[in-house]
Amino acid sequence: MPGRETSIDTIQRELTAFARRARHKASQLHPDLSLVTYSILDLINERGGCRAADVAMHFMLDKSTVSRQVTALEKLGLLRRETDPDDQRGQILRATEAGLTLLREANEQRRASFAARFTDWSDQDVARFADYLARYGAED
Amino acid sequence: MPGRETSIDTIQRELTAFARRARHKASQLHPDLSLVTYSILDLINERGGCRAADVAMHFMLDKSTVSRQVTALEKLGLLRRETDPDDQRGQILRATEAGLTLLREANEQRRASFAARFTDWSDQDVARFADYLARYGAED
DNA sequence: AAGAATCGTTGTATAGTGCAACAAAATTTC
DNA sequence: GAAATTTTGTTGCACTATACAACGATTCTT
Repeated sequence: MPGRETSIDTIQRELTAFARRARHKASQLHPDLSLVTYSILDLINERGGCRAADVAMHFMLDKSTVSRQVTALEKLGLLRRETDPDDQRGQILRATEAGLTLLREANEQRRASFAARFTDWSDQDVARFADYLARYGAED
Repeated sequence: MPGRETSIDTIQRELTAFARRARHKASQLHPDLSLVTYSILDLINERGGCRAADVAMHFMLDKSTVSRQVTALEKLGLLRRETDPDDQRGQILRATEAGLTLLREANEQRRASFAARFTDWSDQDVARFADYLARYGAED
């Protein structure tokens, strides 16, 4: 077994390499939905509607960035904004039907693309890898 | 053990979440070296010198992008280019002393930041996680 | 009621990226 | 061996993503 330091270096390098490639892959996988817009749409869907401020917080993005992305998504008809009845400053973002459809398609493509990389992995190895990643991500 | 599909979804989600935050974290970790420039410098160091085309291939970047990043790194004095004696079209990129120093510092900060997340992981789990990531990355 | 905080928009600037056109060198083809 | 093709890198151009700052509207705190 390699040393702990070496292993941590490997983890660091591999995760960074993945991050570097992620944008490119996302654009290939669903050209009409960038990594950012996909992630935003996915988040508001998962949350069942949320505010721009929540999105900004979650992705560590400036509110102006989110504002522009949301405007773009709205123009594409993928989400709509409703003024929050409890706080007229804010808006509740919700995916439209078209947004949900696109999101489902994108998720399907992503899943297929990921699955293809694991064809020669055993079920056990896939499960363990997922566990480790989840454990890692949970510490965020 | 969860189903294979579920595990793959987890892997997909966790890796994507990491990618979304990576740029921001990198800029916080070492403000003088972006995720891209850091990655490029790290790669040419690890390879003991390589060509711009290798960098582009490895990170799936356009050669023009790499060309500009390399120019920037050279202006900062972090790497130098040597014409490849065996092929005068190409250049061999090598980190300078200043580049190596900066890289060491950045790596130290990154390692510390990463290591902090593994304090409650056993050596064996860290090693296995590293193995899985390396195996995943190798299929690129 | 006054001041402070929050939410979102817009103006401005910058970095990162891809594509296309190009130049130089090497390789292949005839 | 000359011509065509491929490889390697640069530059011009366009566009996206991003942050920061200033702002207006609203809500919260005293």
